[in-house]
Amino acid sequence: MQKTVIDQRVQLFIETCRRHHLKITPQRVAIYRVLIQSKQHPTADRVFRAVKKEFPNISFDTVNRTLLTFSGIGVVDVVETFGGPKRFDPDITDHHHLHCMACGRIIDFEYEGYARLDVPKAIASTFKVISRRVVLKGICETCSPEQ
Amino acid sequence: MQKTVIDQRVQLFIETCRRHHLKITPQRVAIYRVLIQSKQHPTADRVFRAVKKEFPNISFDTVNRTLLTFSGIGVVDVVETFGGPKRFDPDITDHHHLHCMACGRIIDFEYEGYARLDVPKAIASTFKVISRRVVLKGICETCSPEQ
DNA sequence: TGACAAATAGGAATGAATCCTATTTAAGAG
DNA sequence: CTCTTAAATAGGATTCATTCCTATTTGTCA
Repeated sequence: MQKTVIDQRVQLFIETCRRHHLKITPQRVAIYRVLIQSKQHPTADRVFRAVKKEFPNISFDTVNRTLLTFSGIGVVDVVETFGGPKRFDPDITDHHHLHCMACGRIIDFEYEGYARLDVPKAIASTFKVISRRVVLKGICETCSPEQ
Repeated sequence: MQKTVIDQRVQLFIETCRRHHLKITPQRVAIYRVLIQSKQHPTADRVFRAVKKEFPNISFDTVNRTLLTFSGIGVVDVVETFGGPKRFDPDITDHHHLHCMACGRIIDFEYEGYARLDVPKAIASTFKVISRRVVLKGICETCSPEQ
């Protein structure tokens, strides 16, 4: 990711924090920077270990609590998993997920065909939909037997 | 659920176990019976507590291991969650899920409009798709503010 | 009916997430 | 710029979910 692009996103992030009356701490900024540069839907522990390089005595609790705070104000997403630790996604635009059942990798994709997954009327009237996503389970290329 | 329907499903389940060379133990049958009669995508602990009524000294490990064994042979599904304990689904036919972010309830639904979610070509060629599902996040009727 | 591999019970160990509390710090008021 | 205060942090303790370990039991097949 371009350095300027990162700085732009950080700037927007800071504004979002202000709007929600959250203090802009160096830890929060560092955690956010790590997040937007990670491609693998990291766990709290992965983010923790990455941020630790810059803040050697940051605590796991701070990282975890911060990630949950971020998801509360909508700057990151907790993604669907099939057990195991929570995983976070800094891409909050509409997209879909492939889950490799062998290696656990989650692969983002976008697809015109799913562009407007209409919600059945019977549901729309009783359930307030916040987000919609297609989740595909399968085996990724690197885990395929013939590989 | 009709008693005869349950017995039919148990019978099919037993056949599936045999096909996979799994022993038919009373514990496994009891766990399966609890599962197919539960509507709430139970956790291992919920299944454990229900089965305990019939088998007072079954161990949690047996229930949990058995549920994972069942998912391995495809008689139950581990469903997508957003953190927290694994949840199991005895309905292995194609369907979709609503997740209430307030109470954690997972609601099944079927919808003609999603009947054949085609997989983008670019993905179908590199990723072996096992299952596809639409996952809606939102707030259910009982948790809605005006309720 | 007997032999054996598979499965179980129960407790110990690990891993993830949350809680607790003393200390530090960002940010608004003056 | 300084003071005040509520919010945030570090670090350890605790809780909850899951898996591991091992002696014992039990389906299954010959």
